[in-house]
Amino acid sequence: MTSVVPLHPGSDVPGLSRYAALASALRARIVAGEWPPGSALPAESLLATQHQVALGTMRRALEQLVNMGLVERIHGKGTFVRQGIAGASMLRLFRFDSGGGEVPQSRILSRQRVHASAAVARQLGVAPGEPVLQLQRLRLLAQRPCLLEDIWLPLDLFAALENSDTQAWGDLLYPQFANQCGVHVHRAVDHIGFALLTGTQAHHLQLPPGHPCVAVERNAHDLTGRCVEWRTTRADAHAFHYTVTIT
Amino acid sequence: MTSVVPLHPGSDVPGLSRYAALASALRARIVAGEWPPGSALPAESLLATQHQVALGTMRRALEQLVNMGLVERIHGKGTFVRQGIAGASMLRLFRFDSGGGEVPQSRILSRQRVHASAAVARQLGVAPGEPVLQLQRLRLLAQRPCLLEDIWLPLDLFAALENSDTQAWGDLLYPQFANQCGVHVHRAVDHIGFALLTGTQAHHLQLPPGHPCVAVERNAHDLTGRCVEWRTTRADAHAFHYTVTIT
DNA sequence: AAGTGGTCTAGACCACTCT
DNA sequence: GAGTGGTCTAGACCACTTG
Repeated sequence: MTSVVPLHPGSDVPGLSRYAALASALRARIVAGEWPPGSALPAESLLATQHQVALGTMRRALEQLVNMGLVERIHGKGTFVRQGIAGASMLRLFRFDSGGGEVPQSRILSRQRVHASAAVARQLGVAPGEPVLQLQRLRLLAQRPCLLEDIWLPLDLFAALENSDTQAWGDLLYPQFANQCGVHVHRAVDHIGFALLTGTQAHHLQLPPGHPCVAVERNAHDLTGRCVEWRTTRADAHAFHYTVTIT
Repeated sequence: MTSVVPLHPGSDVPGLSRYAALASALRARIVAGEWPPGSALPAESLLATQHQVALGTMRRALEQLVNMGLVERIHGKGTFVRQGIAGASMLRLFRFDSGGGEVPQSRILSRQRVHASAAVARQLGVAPGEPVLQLQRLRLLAQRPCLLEDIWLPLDLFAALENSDTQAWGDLLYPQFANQCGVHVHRAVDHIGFALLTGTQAHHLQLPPGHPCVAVERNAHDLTGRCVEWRTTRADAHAFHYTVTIT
């Protein structure tokens, strides 16, 4: 009988290579907030000596963090925890007539504090009945409505938004989240489907009721993986276009 | 004045790192057919000594080929040129009632040799008027039509398909391309959009004329980058669903 | 000039696959 | 056992950024 032997010599995490274990450990420290978004990690050489591994091994771990989208490395400057995603990401799904890469204007139609329905609670990962902030938002290109959004935000994170002046919010929401609430959207999952517009939805988009639309349901997450936003975006189905490459 | 100096010592390709140059050279040999799809490259140690670089440098080059999707490496076995993509890739865009990961049945509705229209010629990258094979194909799940496809193939590659028995083709087209014509589809670009069904399209799909549909235009390419197929697939828009993760 | 990440080396040893 | 790819090391040197 032999005792259990690690996968690799010196590895203290059975079943994981050394660089993978290092990446996991660094990830935990990033998620815990030891290095906040935008800040720099220690130099790779320092991290290597601190963890008593060769430089190449530490580089490999950092490379894995890059692939996870957690950090980005800049030659000559350092290794930085990635900021939240910018926004305007919804427009990549559509081609509007005068949408030459410009950020659409944002108009908040309504904002109210509500109790989370079962569906909203499930999407946000909070208890049903918890207070959430509900927004309805219209986005316009060249003064023409193009996107209609219903947004739910957990109030414990976004209390600062409840009474601030929506006129001053600017056209992108995620920078707003970061500046006013310290919430960085790090990852978003979009479920794209097809539907027909209700009367009120159609009215906001200046389209006929029953008009075909694309409905994008988005769950946005922060670094820790917590869902910080649930959103449904609707737009004219004829404006939809998306390109995927298979390999 | 100093003369132009390579980016890295020993690099014979200015502006490219050594491993990138190696990857490029290997890529050229793969595309040229020196190692056909499915075959193994020489061992990394052999390649390294042949090219007079350190093992780590050659590994880096091979890693880049993996990221390009050109080869796959199997621990203990070797490095293999990737086979063409399998097929059934269209179903990832839809959720049909009884579509539990099964391959839909394929029914060729028509096959004819035609002269490439301007549009078809442009998509396939051939001269207008060149002979092409046009297929119309219906795909069914649990005996119910779900996808209608119009397919154009350049005849110089696919002459073998012109007279073979379509009943014997099987439910996936790409394996057929590989087996009968030696054409390996290595990469496909799908443009997803929205449309309304014409009367005849609707009839094939057993839907009402004017019914909303998703139209997927696909350009499929082989290893050399040549477009070997142009296809438009149509299906009930209500069955469409797609998930994208942004990071 | 000092500090950062990027490239490359030469070699040891481990893990997986097939015979 | 022989051959393959995967991990790790210790070090040299290059390229980029900033002061």
